[in-house]
Amino acid sequence: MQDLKEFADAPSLIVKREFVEAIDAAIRAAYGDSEVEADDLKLSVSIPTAAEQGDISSSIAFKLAKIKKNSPTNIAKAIAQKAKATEHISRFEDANGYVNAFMDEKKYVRAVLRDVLKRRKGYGQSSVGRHKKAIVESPSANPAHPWHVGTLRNALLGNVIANLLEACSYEIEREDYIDDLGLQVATALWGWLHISNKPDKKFDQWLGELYVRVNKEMQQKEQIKGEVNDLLKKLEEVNSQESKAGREMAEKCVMAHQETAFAYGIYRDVMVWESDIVRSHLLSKALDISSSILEKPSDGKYAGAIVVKLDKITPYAKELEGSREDAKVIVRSNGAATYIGKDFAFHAWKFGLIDAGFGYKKFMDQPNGKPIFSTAPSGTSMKFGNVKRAINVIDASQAYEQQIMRVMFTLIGHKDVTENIVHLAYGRVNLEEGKLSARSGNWLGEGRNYTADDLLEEATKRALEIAQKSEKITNKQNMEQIARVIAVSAIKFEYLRIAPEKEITFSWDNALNFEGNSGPYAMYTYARAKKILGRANFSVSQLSDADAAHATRGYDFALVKKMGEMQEAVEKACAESRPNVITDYLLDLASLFSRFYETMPVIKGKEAKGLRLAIVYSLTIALENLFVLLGIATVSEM
RNA sequence: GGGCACGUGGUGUAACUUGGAUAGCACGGCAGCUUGCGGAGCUGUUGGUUGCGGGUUCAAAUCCCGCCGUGCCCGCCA
Repeated sequence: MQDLKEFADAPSLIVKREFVEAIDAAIRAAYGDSEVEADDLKLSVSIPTAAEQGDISSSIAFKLAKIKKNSPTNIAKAIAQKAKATEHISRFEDANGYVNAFMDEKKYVRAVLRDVLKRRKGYGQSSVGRHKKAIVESPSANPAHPWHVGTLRNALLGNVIANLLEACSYEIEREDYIDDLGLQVATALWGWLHISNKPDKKFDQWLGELYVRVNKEMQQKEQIKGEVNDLLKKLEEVNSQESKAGREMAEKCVMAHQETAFAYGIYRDVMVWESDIVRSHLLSKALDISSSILEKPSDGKYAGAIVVKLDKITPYAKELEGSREDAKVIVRSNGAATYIGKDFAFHAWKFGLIDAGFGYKKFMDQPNGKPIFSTAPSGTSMKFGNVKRAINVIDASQAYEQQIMRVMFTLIGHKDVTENIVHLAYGRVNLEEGKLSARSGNWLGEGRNYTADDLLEEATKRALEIAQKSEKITNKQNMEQIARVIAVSAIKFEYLRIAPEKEITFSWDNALNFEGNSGPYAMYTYARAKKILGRANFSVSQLSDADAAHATRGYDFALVKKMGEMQEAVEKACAESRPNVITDYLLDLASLFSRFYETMPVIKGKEAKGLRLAIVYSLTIALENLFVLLGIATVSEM
């Protein structure tokens, strides 16, 4: 863990502060009093894209124009004239009503490179979440079939969000909710009990095909439908034979899921099983703390059930007004909790409002060296939960339920909990031939290969083809391994570069994209950078602060300037739960390096060689840290 | 009946939360660059009335109102 102070001075933030202070002082010097809000001033700052507009800019003159009854052009001129140079800013100009500042590129380059070299693996990290614990729930796949391309989106988003929170100094729990009591498990279990329990391939794939088969047979035979419904009830009786068989089957499936997760570089800390939630009587504790908002109608359509009236909810969630129903069932008349009921109870546990008394056992080891723990019928007590923030990665169709669940906490006096449950609602992944339907199985078996495993296999095959043509790979034994890493980066980028709320139509052409805005492109720039360092026999001890004197306003400065913005990008991506902020930033960095590479020789850089080596070296550190955030391994040859 | 999300060149998208200068990037098309540190690259070019109509503003892809289109949700399913 890094010390708080080390994060307090990201280079781009220092310059922004200097800039704002200089502008503020200039306004005072020109007009006596500033009369402009500090927030307005901060919001007026932007980073221009055109070189002639400077390195940092403010539009504050437009706001002042009204107050001072003068034109923005005149005001900007006055501010630019009065503004005094700072540590990193050498001069101010005005243009079209904007105040533009130009940095002292030598000083700024030195400041950024120093910062990178000092912080290393910590470069780009932030302290905003320090002393706070957060739990990220993802992907909560049904243990009845393999991950499909939609599950994969969830898992990738959840993984990056957790990494981002960690980079912002949050203490993180990566949690996976396993619904082993649902209709999907009951359906698969029917096949497991009546058709076969002898898998002949990867368990989740095998079970998924069985599940699809049972679903098809159910369409024809009412009898099976009835038996599956009976199984569903038996599952709720958590000590029944059926429940034990279901748990055994589901555990095998979840283990197979983890193989997929590991292949994608995704790890977790804890799994919570729905059957253990039922077993722990978490629900009755949740009902106790929420009794003030619950009702148990003795007649009408909700007779015998425990409900929350929607008119209690709507003052806090206007968008739910005008719904067809007037109440939401929390506990059914048969005593079983609904999805919302269980989720409310579970979140009360997450935030430490009630104690579940869960027992945990080690579920399995992970390639990253850390075990996964799991709730279990008999296990030992551990310290999970009790968090300040919960991020739920769940697709957008569940926004209604998530909203009601969140508002319930406000109604029982825990507004802070409501505000800290974040529903990361992502758009669905469609297939080109239409909707992906878990039930009909239009995505697995019989040549329809849309599982997460299929995707990785296909991408690896493609990467291997390209890698085999590469003359740059010296270690031919590693070919397979390199192809796998490239494939993962390609898939991750393709998913993560799209804003979460957008729907995606899965296409092989996009998923196997190895050029342009892609993971392999980013990795390629990294490999080139590493090769330069190798050829130059680079070592950190060669570097000197004095090298910065050779900085120009070319791509060396542009690249370093972008590098200086990394912490801001990480904080933004984390605060907004938008991994695409990171992929965008990474591509900007990679693209600027490519241009630097084309225009500025490093090894033959003469007197600038030291500086350029320092830039290349710092870039590799920045890229490595970004790859870690995305859960991508690096290769030095490809 | 009510609500949520999305709509940006031929295609995939960024910027929208916090309004600001020529709407950024990639794919595709066209034309180039390698006896120079890696061509999975780079340069140039082509192509956009930001779904439509109003409003607010010095300034709108961005904020507000009304439409249109697409998807999703409002279950004692999960």
